Amino acid sequence: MKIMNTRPTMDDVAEKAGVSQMTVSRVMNGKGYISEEVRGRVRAAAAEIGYVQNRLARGLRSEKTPLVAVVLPTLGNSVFNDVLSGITDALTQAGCRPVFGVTEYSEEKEDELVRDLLSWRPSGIVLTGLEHSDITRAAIAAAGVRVAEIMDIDGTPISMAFGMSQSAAGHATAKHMLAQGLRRFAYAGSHSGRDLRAGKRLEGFRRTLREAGATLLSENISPNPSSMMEGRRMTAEILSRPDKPEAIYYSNDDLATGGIMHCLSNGVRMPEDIALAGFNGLPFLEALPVGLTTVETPRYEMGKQAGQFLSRPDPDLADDTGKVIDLGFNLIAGQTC
Amino acid sequence: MKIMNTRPTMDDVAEKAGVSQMTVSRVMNGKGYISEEVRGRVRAAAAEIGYVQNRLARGLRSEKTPLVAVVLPTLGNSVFNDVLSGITDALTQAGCRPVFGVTEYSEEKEDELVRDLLSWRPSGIVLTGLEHSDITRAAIAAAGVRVAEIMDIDGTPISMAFGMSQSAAGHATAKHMLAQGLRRFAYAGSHSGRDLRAGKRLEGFRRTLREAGATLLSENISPNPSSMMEGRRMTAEILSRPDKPEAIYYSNDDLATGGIMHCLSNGVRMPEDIALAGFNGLPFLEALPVGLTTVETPRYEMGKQAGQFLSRPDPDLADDTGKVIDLGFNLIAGQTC
DNA sequence: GGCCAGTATGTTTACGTAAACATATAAGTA
DNA sequence: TACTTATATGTTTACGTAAACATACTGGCC
Repeated sequence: MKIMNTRPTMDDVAEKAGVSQMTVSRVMNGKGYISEEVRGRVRAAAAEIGYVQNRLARGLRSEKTPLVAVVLPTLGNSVFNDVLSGITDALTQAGCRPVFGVTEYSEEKEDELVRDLLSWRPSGIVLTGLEHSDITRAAIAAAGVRVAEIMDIDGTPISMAFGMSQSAAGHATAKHMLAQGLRRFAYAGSHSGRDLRAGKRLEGFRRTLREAGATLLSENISPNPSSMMEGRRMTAEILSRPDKPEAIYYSNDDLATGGIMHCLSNGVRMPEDIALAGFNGLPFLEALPVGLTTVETPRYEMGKQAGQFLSRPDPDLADDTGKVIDLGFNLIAGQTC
Repeated sequence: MKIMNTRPTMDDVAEKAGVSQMTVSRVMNGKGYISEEVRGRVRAAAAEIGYVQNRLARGLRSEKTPLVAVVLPTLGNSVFNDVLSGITDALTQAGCRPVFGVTEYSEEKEDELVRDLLSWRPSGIVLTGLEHSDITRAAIAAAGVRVAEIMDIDGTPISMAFGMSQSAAGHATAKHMLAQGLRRFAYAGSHSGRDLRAGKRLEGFRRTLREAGATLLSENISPNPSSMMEGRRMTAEILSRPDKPEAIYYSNDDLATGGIMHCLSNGVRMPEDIALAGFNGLPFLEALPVGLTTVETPRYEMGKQAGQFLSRPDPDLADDTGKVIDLGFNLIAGQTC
């Protein structure tokens, strides 16, 4: 019995099967001509000694890997879980695997992360949003990887973007609220406003209010991460002010749900005393006693299509450059405005 | 100007800096003696030509990688998002990166996935639960990677387990419900019962009922994935039967929340007409008008500790074998029983 | 019979890195 | 002075694989 101090290689399989290493490689990858008899012998030998291919060596030699780098701002938000789920499903179908990291909405961390992920020589990379530093852009250009930018389409993509117009979502929400006769607004966001997409929604919202002559009394940005409790706290604070708004636009459903909690607990009527609107259309909203007015987003689909794009074999890169796929959104009129 | 058809290597940096490739390697990895002057020259040269290390080559040569394989049943459940978040945080701190895949609660997919992930020669692997096929066990043993098993501690871990006792959670829930004077129960689960941990909870629940002489009228297992709508549908069905139970134990909070929705919509009082209990203690429960009785689980912490264990440098493997870290749980008595 | 195309296999080499070993200078020490 | 020690660098090699190229055998066709 041969003692294996290291993991078996193709050479070990080759010796066992009485063929050359290259023949083992051909059997494993299904390339080139192999007789049925040899194929069987090699398969049996590989199974017997428990051969597992070494993807590092494979990637090094063939200069390509079935890896796709995924850069997300956070995992602490179910939005990006849906996105990651879509990406993973698409990649898995194509035999690729995601390697990911989170930036926590920081540009420096994005630069660092992109650089690190590119050291794995992935065949593609998924970025969140369209705003990236020159450092990141240069690194990606030098690496020559395919890029999919998700969530946002308000801007010029490096290669291809799968998302929706964030400013249009802000606009649509404002229009809907204005149509209810609301005139005096407040905005509530979180994370020190580092979420650029939330910023774009706010901008669309703000512009639409201005055009209608309505007032945005205050823009409240918490330094804390988004959560229901934070939304509740912010709502209590906003409603305690002398110039109380008629409506609050939140940067997402979590904060808005916190608003609903505050109102329910304090006998504040929605929308009579205060109108509320959120963003994302998360599934748990269905279970709330009050239907939140919000904008439903195609989260899974963005991830899925981005994943499919990156795992599409040998596509014509030139054709895709600067293209945008608008996956749209859906304003859901609830009971809060 | 030199034309780069391929990505720059250490040799390119070395040429530019007027040193040998090995010196570049030493500067990059901070190993061995390097004069300040040369270090500066190499750094500058690397920055100028945009050198990015090739982790495939590094891993191949050094026979180790900063990768950790992560095997989860699904991403479509915020439980595993929390877990993944904990794992990612711990690994990132230690300079490691997760490569993951999902099994969809299938043993065959787990076997396939583990095999595939091991081909990246990770330094560790995270598995969900303690039940794994002989194929997976053999593959892991042959690979010699460290293993962390998460979520469950009812059994014998391969190396180390970070979780909680699922059957104890089922027992605790049953005990609490029995203490409310409830005697006639139904169980509602999903996913064809493929979730082994839900099975263990049910078993603990069932046993405790039996010991108390109470009745488990029916065990309802939906073939569909868990969701609020599925829970609502199942609840409606269970309550429409002639032998209506006094209480329903759900396999998780999503299903239980669906039960709450059904009750609220149909004027069914909780707990008078029907008592409900869930599992997980997800954050959105706080926003519901009725406080669900549930068991809060240390999801993030399980992932975090598993990640820390796997990224701990050069630990004494022998010491950890078969060890279990019980992170406990917390029964939250709500208004539903 | 000679030649081509298709089939089946082997040999050599290179991918980019780090381990192992070798070399060289300067500074301290017996 | 000779001899160690610390510091600073270079050379050779191997990690496991697949591309490129070479070889050999088969059967069909003119």
